[in-house]
Amino acid sequence: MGVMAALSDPIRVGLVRVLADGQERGWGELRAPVAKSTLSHHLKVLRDAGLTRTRQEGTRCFVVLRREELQARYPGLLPAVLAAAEDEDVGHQVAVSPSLQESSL
Amino acid sequence: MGVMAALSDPIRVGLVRVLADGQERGWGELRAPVAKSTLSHHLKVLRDAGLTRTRQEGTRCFVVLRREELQARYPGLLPAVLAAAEDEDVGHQVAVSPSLQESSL
DNA sequence: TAGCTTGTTCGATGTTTCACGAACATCGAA
DNA sequence: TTCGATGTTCGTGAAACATCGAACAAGCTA
Repeated sequence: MGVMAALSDPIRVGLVRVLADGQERGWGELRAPVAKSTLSHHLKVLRDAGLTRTRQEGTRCFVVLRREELQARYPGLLPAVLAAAEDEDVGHQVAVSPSLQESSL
Repeated sequence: MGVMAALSDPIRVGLVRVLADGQERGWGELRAPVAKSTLSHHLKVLRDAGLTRTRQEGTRCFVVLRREELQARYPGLLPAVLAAAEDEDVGHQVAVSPSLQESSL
């Protein structure tokens, strides 16, 4: 699946939106109105499209948006997509909320 | 269908690529490896997504990319999409070739 | 009017994608 | 080693999408 196709799903745009600040996030922080298997699927699509990178640490995973690589390869794409998402009110169903483990680090 | 979804199909990206110079093109100039009903469908999707404008003149139609509106609403999106298309080698199946009527204008 | 051209609409079909729950794999902790 | 937490994979069903050919509508032209 190409970059554009990856960015054409509301949940995935929401994930990108949440990751847009460049902060690494834990799986557990991601709040999306889908089953965990579905979330796993979407994160795999984003990964395969080269939009994110995943780091494993023990049993837990962390995602980060590959901002620099994206800016290098598709200059301006990310801001444009985020602006379009705002404009079309897409992606607001996804949020971050600190998991218990995270907050005690 | 949103802007991103509209841009996630290879044929449609090809059409945008071909229209990218801002030149108005006739239906008949558009060469894509699909049936005319399918081409009509894709052009409708682009139109509905606000990417193109269609003008009718007698029985014939002309399309043009809405470059300024796009730049205003989603700054940088179009160049980024075109760059991504180049990079992923998407959209090259669509071309323009002058129709007989066009060439005699 | 009859016929040709151009593009749209319709109905059917096959593919892809999204979504879920269940089963599985892996790692750390008890 | 047993348990609990965390993601992934699998099987399945539903919805969306791409595609085609045929039928249709509208407008020139003979």
